[in-house]
Amino acid sequence: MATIDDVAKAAGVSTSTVSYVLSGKRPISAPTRARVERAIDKLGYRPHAGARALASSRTNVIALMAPLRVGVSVPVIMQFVAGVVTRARDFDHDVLLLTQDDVSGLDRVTGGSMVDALVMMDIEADDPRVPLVAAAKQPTVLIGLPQDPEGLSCVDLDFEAAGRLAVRHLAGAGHTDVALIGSPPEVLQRHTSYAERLMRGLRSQAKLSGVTVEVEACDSSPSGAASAVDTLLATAPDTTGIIVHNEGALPHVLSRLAERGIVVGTDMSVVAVCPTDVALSQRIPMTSIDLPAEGIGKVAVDMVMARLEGEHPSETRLLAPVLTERASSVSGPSDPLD
Amino acid sequence: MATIDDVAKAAGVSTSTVSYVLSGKRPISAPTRARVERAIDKLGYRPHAGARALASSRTNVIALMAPLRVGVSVPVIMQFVAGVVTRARDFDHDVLLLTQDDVSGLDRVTGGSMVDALVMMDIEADDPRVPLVAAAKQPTVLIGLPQDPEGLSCVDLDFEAAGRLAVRHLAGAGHTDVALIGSPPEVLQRHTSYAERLMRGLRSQAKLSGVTVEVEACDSSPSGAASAVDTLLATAPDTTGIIVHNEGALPHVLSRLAERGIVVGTDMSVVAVCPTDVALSQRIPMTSIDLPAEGIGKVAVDMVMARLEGEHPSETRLLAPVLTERASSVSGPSDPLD
DNA sequence: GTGAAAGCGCTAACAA
DNA sequence: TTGTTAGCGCTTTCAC
Repeated sequence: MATIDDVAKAAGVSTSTVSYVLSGKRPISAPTRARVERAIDKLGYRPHAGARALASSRTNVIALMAPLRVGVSVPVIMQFVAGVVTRARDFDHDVLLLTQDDVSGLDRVTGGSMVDALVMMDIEADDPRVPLVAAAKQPTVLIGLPQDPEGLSCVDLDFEAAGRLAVRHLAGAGHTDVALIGSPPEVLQRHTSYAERLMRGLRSQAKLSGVTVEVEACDSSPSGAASAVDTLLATAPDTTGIIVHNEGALPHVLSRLAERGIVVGTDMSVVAVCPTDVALSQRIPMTSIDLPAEGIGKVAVDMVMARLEGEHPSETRLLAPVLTERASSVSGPSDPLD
Repeated sequence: MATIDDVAKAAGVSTSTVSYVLSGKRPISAPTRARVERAIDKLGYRPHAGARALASSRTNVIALMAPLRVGVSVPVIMQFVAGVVTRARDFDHDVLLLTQDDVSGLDRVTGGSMVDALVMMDIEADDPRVPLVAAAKQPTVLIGLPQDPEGLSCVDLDFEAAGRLAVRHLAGAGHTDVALIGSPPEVLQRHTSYAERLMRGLRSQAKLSGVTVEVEACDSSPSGAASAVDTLLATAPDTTGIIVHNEGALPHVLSRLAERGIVVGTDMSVVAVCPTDVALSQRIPMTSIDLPAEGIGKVAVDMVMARLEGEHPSETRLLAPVLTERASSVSGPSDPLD
């Protein structure tokens, strides 16, 4: 491998000039720049990442701590990941992938200066990783919202507002008995931030709108979804509006309703909280509140990069939910979206 | 951040002693080791990854080039990824995630010495990435099988044998007209290695077993699956055995068959090629040839690490397919698995 | 607009 | 069993 000195020699300039041509941190005359660039091409020179990191304290790598966990929808995770990786490249950064079960990895990558910044997904209310990264020297953005962010930046869909919006939509359509078919029990037991926030919004709006709301946890399997539906209709037989916040279970919930002869969009209004592509690939187009997973991933990178550059203070960004009506819900007289 | 010199000073030893305590590359007396370790703990010392990489030409990072592509099943990809990440940690390595659309990334990470080795997924017959990594100094393992591996190691399920096995199973059960519902058109157009190999095995065994085999590409959407089923039954109405090699489409294929009043396991035998958990989460337990995605990911890491350590020559490992009979296929008189 | 040179924090000869 | 020290390849002051 050619080194920067080889390039300097070949171009007849000093090492620092080559370095500055590469970084653009000081003006270089056109002819010099041309000679250096020619030499770089000719030698196929690539700066050594480790050397660069050592000298500059910058790695051009960000860590992404992503869950590979039971109960979360893998395709949705991947949308977040895709957003993060893509946007990171826009900032000339690569992505080091950490998995949830590897909490010691946080120490390793931060303490060892392997990365310039971190993005963490699947945040729990009382997440043990938060104090760890809060103490690190690298800026971190959480996708999700812990009880106490300890000064870290956060970004997520405003699930509380989404819960309210969903109930408002159903109540506006005349439903008085609504229900949530929510995350798997494991997710709830972990006090995963989004699940709890959605429920909070749901309940507060239900009170305001004067509707009842029944909550069912729901495994993502066909049988789990079936039994959630069955239990729900046994416990609260008057339910006419369902909010489904479980991408994996959604198709099975719809199947079970169909099996029971319940026509979605007529007998039962269903609102899904999920990425739009998921909402559209069901047996009938779903009224849904979009979970813009890829977009959130991108915003997370934007935020972390902003903190890396200037002295941006940390902030929390909750994206406003957008509900799109489709075939799965009936629009009532006083629908607030009209 | 404390440096190795700080530790040495605190422990009253030389830098190299600390280094050797860390690496274990030379014997250290118990008391010395204890003093060094105490100092490390007290100072919260973490070796600087960049400095280490510069001095040792080892990064303890491997690159994983994973597809985020249309037509491939995201959950299955993630199983590969999980296998790679998990096993990499066993070798004290982290994983840098590259996406397919980022071919220049190969140059960047290899030329810049950002990684010790690479694992590449979703290999096409004539994959442009292969010559690139073949020229790199880092060892690479391909998950999949290009036309010409150019000296690189490969690992995958033996899809050709899987094709043969599936046909043998169906022919043995007395079926004379079988069909493949395969990958999406995009995957075929890319000449993705696994799709082509499965078809090759299918066709050769069909000839041997004296059965006909119809092939349908199949989009993973509900409507794509429905039309694949419809087209198939229009073109080859005598079909009584179907092999499905498309995780995303599988549930929709089964739904369509059900809609048409065709009872899987009785009127129609269906063999799936997919991970076992996918086979088991269908409406009926599927006879399947397991795609051990996570296992393949692990083997890929084992292979790449072997090449990194000793002077292991490169090799190709094709894992023998295993067919497990479940409810979706009838077992015939001369079934070779009896 | 350009160059010289002092580190960045480690590893691994080489020496003792 | 331990210490000394020369780099690894870059960035960035300082000097011109």
